[in-house]
Amino acid sequence: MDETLSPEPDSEVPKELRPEGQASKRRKVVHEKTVVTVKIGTNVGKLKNEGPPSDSWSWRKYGQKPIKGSPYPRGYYRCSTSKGCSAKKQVERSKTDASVLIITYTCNHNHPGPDVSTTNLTQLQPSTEDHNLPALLPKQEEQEKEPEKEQEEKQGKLEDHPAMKSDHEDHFHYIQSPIRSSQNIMIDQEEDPFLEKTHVSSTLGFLLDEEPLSYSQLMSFSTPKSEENDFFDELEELPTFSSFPSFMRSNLSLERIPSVPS
DNA sequence: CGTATTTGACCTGCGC
DNA sequence: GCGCAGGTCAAATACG
Repeated sequence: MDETLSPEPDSEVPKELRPEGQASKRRKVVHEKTVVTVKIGTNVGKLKNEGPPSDSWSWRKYGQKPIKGSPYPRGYYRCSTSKGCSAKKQVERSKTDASVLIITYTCNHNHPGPDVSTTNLTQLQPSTEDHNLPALLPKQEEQEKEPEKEQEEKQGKLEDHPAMKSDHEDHFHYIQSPIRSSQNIMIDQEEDPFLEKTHVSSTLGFLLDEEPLSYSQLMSFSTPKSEENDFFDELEELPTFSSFPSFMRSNLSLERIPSVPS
């Protein structure tokens, strides 16, 4: 993919280390940039999961900025799972399609996922390379690893998910969030717009897997708390939250990824 | 009380 | 060289 990370150790040098630099980042070339396009239902957009739901790591918002060409602001998040982790991500909505979330991941996590059980093993395995190896973007890794499997499982889960309860969770240990299921996630590992296009066209129908997002998280939908929620709140007004399960179901049905049991 | 989020200001990089 | 846009920090505020 890109060897962007070769020359500038910039990411390694947080401004914290810089004496005066307040904002000194290469705006242009970031090392490992992974663009994840998440397609969400318009209603789902209201859910708090649309944006930063794609990882088991905790993200702390450190900024938000309106983007020139886009009516939607972009949120800046930093990994708060680990103190020294320089992983960052930007969450914004597609100007052209409000139902599409564009999540840009920058830098890798230099620590294993917070939740082993929820996180894919792939993530835990690479213990030594995470700090420097760029290709370790969780999402794409897992995706490439077992697309079919995921789809299969997902399918099954999707089918019952709406109705399923903790029972299933028990069985699956880690479940795919219904929301995720209702989204089309496209991962791009480069800043290359062309690549993105290509990838998008492929539209991997499966979700990011490391998202352990379980009911507790889903439940948070109704919780008017997360910034994301807020963030999207202004973006889109979702009238009915109370019917979360219901609408969610509908969403699944409507947006259910075209993950066909190949 | 501690942690996360919000918001404004500041700085850097890029384009013209 | 100037202006614009993007990205990050830091202080204040809100919430758990």
